[in-house]
Amino acid sequence: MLHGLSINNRKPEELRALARDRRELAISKTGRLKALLLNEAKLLEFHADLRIWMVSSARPLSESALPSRPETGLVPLRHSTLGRLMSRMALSAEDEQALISAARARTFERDDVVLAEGGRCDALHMLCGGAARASRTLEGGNLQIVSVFLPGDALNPGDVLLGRSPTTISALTSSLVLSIPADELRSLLTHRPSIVRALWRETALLASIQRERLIGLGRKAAEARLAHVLCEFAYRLQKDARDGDAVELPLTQVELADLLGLSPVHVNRVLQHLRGRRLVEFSRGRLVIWKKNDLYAFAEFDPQYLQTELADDS
Amino acid sequence: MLHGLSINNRKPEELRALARDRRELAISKTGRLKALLLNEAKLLEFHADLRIWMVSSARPLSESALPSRPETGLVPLRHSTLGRLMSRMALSAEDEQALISAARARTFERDDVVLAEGGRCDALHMLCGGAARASRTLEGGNLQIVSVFLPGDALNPGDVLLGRSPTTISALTSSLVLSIPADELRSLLTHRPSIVRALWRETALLASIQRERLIGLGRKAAEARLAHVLCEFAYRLQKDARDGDAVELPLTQVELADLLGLSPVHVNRVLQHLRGRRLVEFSRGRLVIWKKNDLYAFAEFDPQYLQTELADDS
DNA sequence: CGGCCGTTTGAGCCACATCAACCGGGGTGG
DNA sequence: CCACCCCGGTTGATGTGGCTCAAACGGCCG
Repeated sequence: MLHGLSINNRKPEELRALARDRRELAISKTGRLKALLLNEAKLLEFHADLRIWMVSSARPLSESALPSRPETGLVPLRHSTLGRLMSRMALSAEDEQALISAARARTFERDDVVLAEGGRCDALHMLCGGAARASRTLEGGNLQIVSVFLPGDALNPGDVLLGRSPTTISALTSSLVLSIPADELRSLLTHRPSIVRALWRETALLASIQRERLIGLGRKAAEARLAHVLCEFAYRLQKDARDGDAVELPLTQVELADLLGLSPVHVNRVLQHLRGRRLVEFSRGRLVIWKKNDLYAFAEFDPQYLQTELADDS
Repeated sequence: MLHGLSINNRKPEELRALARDRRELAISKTGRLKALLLNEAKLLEFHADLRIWMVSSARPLSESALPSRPETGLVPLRHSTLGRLMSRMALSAEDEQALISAARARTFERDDVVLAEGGRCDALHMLCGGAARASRTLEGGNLQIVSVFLPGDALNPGDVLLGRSPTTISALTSSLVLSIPADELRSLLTHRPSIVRALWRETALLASIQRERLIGLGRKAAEARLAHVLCEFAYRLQKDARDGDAVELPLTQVELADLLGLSPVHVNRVLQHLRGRRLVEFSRGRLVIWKKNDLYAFAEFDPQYLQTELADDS
């Protein structure tokens, strides 16, 4: 796979060619391998897009910098993952460009460590493709997953400010991460207040998610706890999903257990029970919500806390 | 007590007089009532200080504004609670003054609600005296405490940005809260980048604390979980405490239970067990750590995550 | 075909919950 | 000043959700 093949010194065309190879290879394959190849293809294409974007937008800045983000123009990434990342941060075109230009892209394979526990945290990382987790290993060998990151999430918006990484951040699947080294980040932060705001908001959002999980861990039974995270993931992956829609969630039951503070065995049983009640279904990375409303009610899940833009009712 | 007596339209001298009354009254009293009266006296004096500070520093700004915060000069609050709050935020004298001038002070009695769950969150609140908690009540009637706030903490640095209050914030004891309304805050944030930074850092710090608690809830046994929060509180209240020092921690066993996701009965038993091992002692609001190192090790507590200034080793 | 990883199933056990009663101090009301 | 009462803490008995250990299963890949 991508192992060992360097991405950073290749031209966009090469990357696209590699991606095409992956896609062709995928046709003849089946199951997990196929998914893997397609995922890699996506990452490669994304990387190519990124290169093109960085080069093409390096020059014509002052003239294309409309006050609000333009839907047309040189930016070909509006609907790509990078686009989603950026639109969530709600930055001006200028700020976007400054941010992305300072970034270095890197791919990680499953279980690769992006940032080790206890080390100095000298770069801001953002996840563009794949999935990642932040976890802590206790003395007994127990593992607790603290956060699961999906494309568009910042991995350490708070830690980069405090300067230390309190958890290990590692990839759940092949992932693409944009990293901004500390010194470049520093200058971005001093000159671009809206980037500070955006990172502050990311920090607050991450904290919101952790808070909900905390409440679940403290006071909900296993079933509601599990149901809640499934709601959360479904919503984060696809806000407007209808009953019966499926989303890809690259987690095993063991990882769910480490996330929920349960044993894998129990996760399995609870999952079966939820399936039996025809509320949700989750197996080998495929999540289907059958009765969204019932599930939300059962899990006491209110997507409010995941909203990035504030709705302005009452 | 303070119930019903308006604080906001009194002169500093009056407030000081009231505080003196409280202290005198306290002498003849005993136990809890005494503590209560002393606490109120402190709050009143604090309030008086605040008034004086605001008036006296309203004018001579540009001349007294040294680049870094001056140890001398007009500021009489360096060692008061307000001083600690400010020094933690590490703002310049100008920013400090702008922040405090925009604030309105208010006192709350035990169980008074500062900010209700689900409501719009239209002010930034900072705790100057007393203690407070953020909690969520579930449908079953179960309560989970999400955060405990001590003097100097911001109560909702993240929520004020996201615009909604996801938890109920209420006072644990008579407390004094500085509040900055949203519109004043907005203008502070646009004109004073270091205030944004400070609030971002507060958000990150709060998230750190929640993360540690999350790890405990997920994967630690009741005993280590309890030991950990006791370490946390002792450290937050008095970083440099020696073995055997006592600190005041205004929590009941029931509240500890709601914080740790345990039953009150079990908290009691675990507390006894820890006391039996001569590690910690906690009763009626008085916390004593007997063997700091042993306790830290047992709880896997590393104060790193509470550090506000980054140590620059390695 | 064989091995591996993720899932499934079953049996027994333990940490912690629940229920219920009692204690003890200190503040309040008679 | 005494009696009561309320609240926070303490104790015991009993129940159970979720854990552990152990083994089998099934798809996927080599």
